[in-house]
Amino acid sequence: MLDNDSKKIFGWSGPAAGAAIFRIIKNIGPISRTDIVKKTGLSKSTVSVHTKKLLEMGLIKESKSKNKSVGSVGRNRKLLKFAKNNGYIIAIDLGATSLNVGLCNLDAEIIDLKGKSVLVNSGPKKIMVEIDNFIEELIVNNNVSRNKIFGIGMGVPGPVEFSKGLPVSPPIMPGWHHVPLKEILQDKYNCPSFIDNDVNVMAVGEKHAGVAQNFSNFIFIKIGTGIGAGIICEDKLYRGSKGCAGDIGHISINGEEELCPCGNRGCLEIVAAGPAIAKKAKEAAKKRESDFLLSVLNKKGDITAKDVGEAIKKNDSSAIEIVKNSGQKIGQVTSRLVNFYNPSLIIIGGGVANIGNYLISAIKEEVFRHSTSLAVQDLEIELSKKNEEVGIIGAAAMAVNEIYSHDNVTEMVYLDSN
Amino acid sequence: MLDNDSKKIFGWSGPAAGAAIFRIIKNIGPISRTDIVKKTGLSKSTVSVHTKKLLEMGLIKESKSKNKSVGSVGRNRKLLKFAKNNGYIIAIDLGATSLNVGLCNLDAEIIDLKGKSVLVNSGPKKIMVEIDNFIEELIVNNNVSRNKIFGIGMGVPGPVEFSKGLPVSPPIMPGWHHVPLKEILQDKYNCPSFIDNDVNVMAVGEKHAGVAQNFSNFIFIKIGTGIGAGIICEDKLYRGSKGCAGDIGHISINGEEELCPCGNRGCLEIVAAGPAIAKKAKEAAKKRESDFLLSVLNKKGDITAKDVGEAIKKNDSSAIEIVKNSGQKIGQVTSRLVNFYNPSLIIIGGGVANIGNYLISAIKEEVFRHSTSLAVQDLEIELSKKNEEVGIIGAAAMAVNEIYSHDNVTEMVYLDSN
DNA sequence: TTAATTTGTTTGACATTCGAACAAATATAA
DNA sequence: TTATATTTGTTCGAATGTCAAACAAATTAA
Repeated sequence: MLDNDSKKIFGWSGPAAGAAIFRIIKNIGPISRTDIVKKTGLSKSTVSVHTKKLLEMGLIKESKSKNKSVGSVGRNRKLLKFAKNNGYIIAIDLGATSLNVGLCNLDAEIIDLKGKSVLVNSGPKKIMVEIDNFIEELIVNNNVSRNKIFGIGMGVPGPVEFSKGLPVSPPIMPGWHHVPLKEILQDKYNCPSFIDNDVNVMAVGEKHAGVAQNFSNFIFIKIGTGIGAGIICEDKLYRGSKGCAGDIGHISINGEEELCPCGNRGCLEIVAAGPAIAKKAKEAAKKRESDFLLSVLNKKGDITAKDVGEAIKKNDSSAIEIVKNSGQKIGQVTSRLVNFYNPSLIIIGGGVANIGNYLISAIKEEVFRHSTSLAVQDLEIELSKKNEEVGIIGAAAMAVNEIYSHDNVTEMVYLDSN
Repeated sequence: MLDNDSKKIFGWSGPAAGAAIFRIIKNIGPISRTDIVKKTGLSKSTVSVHTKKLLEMGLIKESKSKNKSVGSVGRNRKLLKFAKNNGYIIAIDLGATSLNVGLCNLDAEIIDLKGKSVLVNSGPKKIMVEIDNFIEELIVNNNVSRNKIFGIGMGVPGPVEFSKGLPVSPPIMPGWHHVPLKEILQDKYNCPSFIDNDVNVMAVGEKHAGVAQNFSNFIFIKIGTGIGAGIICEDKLYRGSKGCAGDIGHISINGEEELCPCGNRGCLEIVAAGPAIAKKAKEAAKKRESDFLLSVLNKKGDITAKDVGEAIKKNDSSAIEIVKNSGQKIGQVTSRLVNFYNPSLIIIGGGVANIGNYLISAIKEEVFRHSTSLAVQDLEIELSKKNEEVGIIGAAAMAVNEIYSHDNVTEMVYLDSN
């Protein structure tokens, strides 16, 4: 057997034609056998043999819709595609204040979704019960046979030791430190499970089915209660040496002095995230700088970032100023990241992302003004288009990626071959 | 033949046992056949056949020093190692003010080295002649037969379009824009050549033979005339989408207003690199804050960063303050990078790195104070130990890495097999 | 209807890999 | 010293994987 070290260092794991063919079909299918021959350089015979085996194993399907041949004449191609409905993935997106659980197919498409407001700091015991209930509902309502659940993916709002599936001292998740989530889920549902930081998961979701599908190096920035980033490097999630890469919420902002719970002053998160926007709006209301915000404050006794979004829709100048200001600060940090990382795409997501276009405009302006000219050449900055679902999609995609990773696929194909 | 796309996406390139075995021997040799069997999971017979072939081809050698067997009894192992002296690599390290050309073996070890002061902005025509002269000298002096030159690696002080080997609009390299260095060298010396940014090259050098050999994710920071970073991500150089990743010299510093030629204010490079240190030292001298610096100024009419280093050796408090201040600023930027990238190592190199320990202490202090606690857990910050040679080593290592990359090795092994 | 074209399968030859037997080198015990 | 156990490495025949070429199928144009 291959030891893990050699796999990692040398990326080698036995005769791999079958795995390569499967991977092509899964990732860029539907595709004809002829095109696989062209893509791989394998012979027609080899492709024929392996696709036959993959079909028998139920890993791929022959698509009904036939495809015209390359010229005007000739036999039509039969397209092969990944059998994405041959199993299920459970996707869990746990936020600071919300829980979503989805039933997905093997292409991370959402089949059914349950969600509710929860407080993550009410602790793992309570939350895990909620998760179990949702999963049971999804299984029953959709007639899922349990042995067809191939894996579970989960995002949590804090750093995670990915390989072990353990949350690590998450400040907003008291009581969750080193709770063995991976084991708990694996044992309960008898399938592999994968836990990661929610922002990382969202980045994976954008890569799999969002605006980043054709980008190899990009940064997903989540703006919500806090601010964090997910980093995709050469098409793969980059976690960093301790799993906390992308933790940009505590980068300091020029000239800001506000004390952050982390102990430093002027952290991006404390001066620009949702709560900061809400706080400033409240101050503006109190100073009577905005009639709309004042009326909200009087009516509800408090102002949220969402209210500021409503104010912007009404063209409230105070709200616009507050959001612009947040955008500038986030843009300041983003421009530094752009200089350092030279991504081809920045995605803005999270609960505050859609507060109004002033936010992303301010970010763009700041980045394009302050980053190196070469670094911003061809750089795109976009809002997430599946902001609500991308956590679920990403959690499922992460599980799928792991399950069908190089080594596992090779094993699958060749375990069967005897 | 495999098309390039599929190679990149699927990492697949035909029967690879021979290549895998070669790679193991090259990267972690000397190693016995038995250990290769354990590492790869291949059968003894397969390893035997391929090592035999690799020996015949001269790609590997049998080491003379014998290795005891695992238990107390049994036949001794014969160790196999990469035949690193079977060919040569020419390594070129072009700096803003210096040129070094080295003759290296296939393990990027320096056999002979030539260097002189040149000004890169005197243009490619002049410099390329200097390079050619050095190469000729090295070839003649060391009795190198020209067909044994397997490749050329070169670092230049500015961004490079790596795949084409073209410098890109480098501000400090007027006249070098899009000069086809790769082609020129390839055609002249009839071997593959690889051009990259000097900082990237140095990072590769640290990974190959410097302090970073056991680190998978680290940042090399070069402090000299400018400030730049080389990023290693999962053991590989990360170049970014436009090849300008690591361009941290123009990240802005809190509270600094000095105008940078780039158009922005308070850029790290303009307030903390070698020239900034020299400038501040001159001001201090003029203000008569330091006798030593004043005497230097009077003697030479100018002060360089090197002089400041000398002042520090004499415990000059002005010089110490100036260098500490630079360290703080570099540390400020570094701490942001640490939060974002979560590396396990930061290496400080370049001409100014050894100006005195106050520099790295200040950097360390800043990083450990301002970065997230999880991000600095296990983080090491070290000076480069081969500061002078690491550009040459890295240029050679880059060439070697490319020449013996997965695809090329596979080809080599299997071209021979018919 | 036939020929040309394109797609996909089958087949026999060849190359690669494996397990098992064998050979070589070394330490320990008789 | 000799015999035996142990470890390392090679050789050989069988099994497996891959390929090129022949074949079969599906489609268009003449």
